[in-house]
Amino acid sequence: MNCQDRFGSILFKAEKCNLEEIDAAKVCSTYKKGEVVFQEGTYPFGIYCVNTGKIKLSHSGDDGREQIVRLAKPGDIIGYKALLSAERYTASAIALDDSSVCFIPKDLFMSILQKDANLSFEMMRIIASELRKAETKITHLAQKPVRERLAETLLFIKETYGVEQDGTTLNVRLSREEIANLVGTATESAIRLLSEFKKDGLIELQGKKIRLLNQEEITRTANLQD
Amino acid sequence: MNCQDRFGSILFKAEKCNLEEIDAAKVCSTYKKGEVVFQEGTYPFGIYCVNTGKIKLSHSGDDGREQIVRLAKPGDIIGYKALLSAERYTASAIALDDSSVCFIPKDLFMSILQKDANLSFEMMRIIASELRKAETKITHLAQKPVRERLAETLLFIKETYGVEQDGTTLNVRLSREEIANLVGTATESAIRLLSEFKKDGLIELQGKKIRLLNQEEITRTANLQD
DNA sequence: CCCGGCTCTTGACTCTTGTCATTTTTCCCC
DNA sequence: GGGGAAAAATGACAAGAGTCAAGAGCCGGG
Repeated sequence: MNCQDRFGSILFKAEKCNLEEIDAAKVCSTYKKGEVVFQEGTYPFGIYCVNTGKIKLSHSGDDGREQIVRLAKPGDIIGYKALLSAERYTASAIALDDSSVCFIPKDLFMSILQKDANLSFEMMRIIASELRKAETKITHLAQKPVRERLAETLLFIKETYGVEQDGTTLNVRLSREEIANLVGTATESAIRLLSEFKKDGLIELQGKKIRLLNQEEITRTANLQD
Repeated sequence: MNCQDRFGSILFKAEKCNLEEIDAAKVCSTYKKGEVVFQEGTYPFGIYCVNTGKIKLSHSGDDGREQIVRLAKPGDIIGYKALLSAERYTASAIALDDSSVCFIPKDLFMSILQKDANLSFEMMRIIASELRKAETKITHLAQKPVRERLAETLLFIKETYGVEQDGTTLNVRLSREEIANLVGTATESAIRLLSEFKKDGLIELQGKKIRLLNQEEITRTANLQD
């Protein structure tokens, strides 16, 4: 699966001529696990599209603690908010795995967006759906206890990155700190609750591997109803 | 200032012909304080644009507590997320004051959006900026204590609805519960902290009137740095 | 004008969650 | 393979924040 294949599930919505333009101008690079694709506080020069691998997007809070606001997977576009608002990045993008990411220069992307109603329309839908999710997250952060949010986060990770062949092991390695930063809690709290989940037979832990043993019960613990 | 004047600061970006079409199809209605413009869980038939007045958008959480995710003012568009994703509303819109709101039918709006790159582009920018704010809110909810969030919320309300002629009284009447739902905390906590702020000379309280006496200090309390 | 039902306020208490400190484990890199 | 640093786990403690309960104040409707 090469760069072109994967590039921009969304961007395929672009008109024919634009697609070729994009193809010509894009640059694909690879990032090793832990490498920074773009850094909070800097100005954007274009947008990125995840080709292969996994990217986390995180805000760093005042005290240096980070909050992961999004997990990106192949086909996802990242870095569009800063570009669209012509401001600095408010989040950093960091590879969770070795990843391949394509870059499209700002000018090209913006000019196409302004011409191509189809593409703008699709982008709009995507962003609207992100906003929807963000608002739900706000509500849950404000109202749900950490335990429920952790369970929800485990399900979210599964939704996003899927599982390995065994059908239960989450297909991504996250540190406890990263999990905590997804949930929005202290690392120790995340660790403690993971241990509880394990004790209760909901999950199995082997290092950074997490197996969801009893998804029913995890769902119940997450207490979702919207 | 009539409906037409105010209608859709954004929609003015629409092409000329579309503007007339919109003008012809739109319907303006008034809502008394407390009345519902649209209800979480129902399907959208179009979008709304706030003409005059103030509208709150709130998710209701599992336990019935509500989380206010947005405050809309004249010129703002509401109800677009559900429309764009063709799903039910995830939030309810309720008038905080007597308000006038215009409605544009779904089909018209969607067809214009798909044809008019300019409009899609503008919508996209707006939604992207909302998303930006939402993500910052997520980080703050996860990392900041209630005291700081309350201070931040007071400043946010001022930003959104401004102040009265005296230059210090917030130009909106919110119940303590609504303030709490904006901050993401219990009503009692919000009340207690407001009392503290008052004791510390940051604000003055007279019923639902809130005067920001010492904005410097409120900003410091909010502890903003992004 | 007064009653009844709100919202607001305050106090007391509980408990979830965060912080700090320490130990144990893991995992690189030499 | 071993040493060392980072990550994970666990315990003890503190404190922020939520809940419950009771009283005060305010407001609209009869």
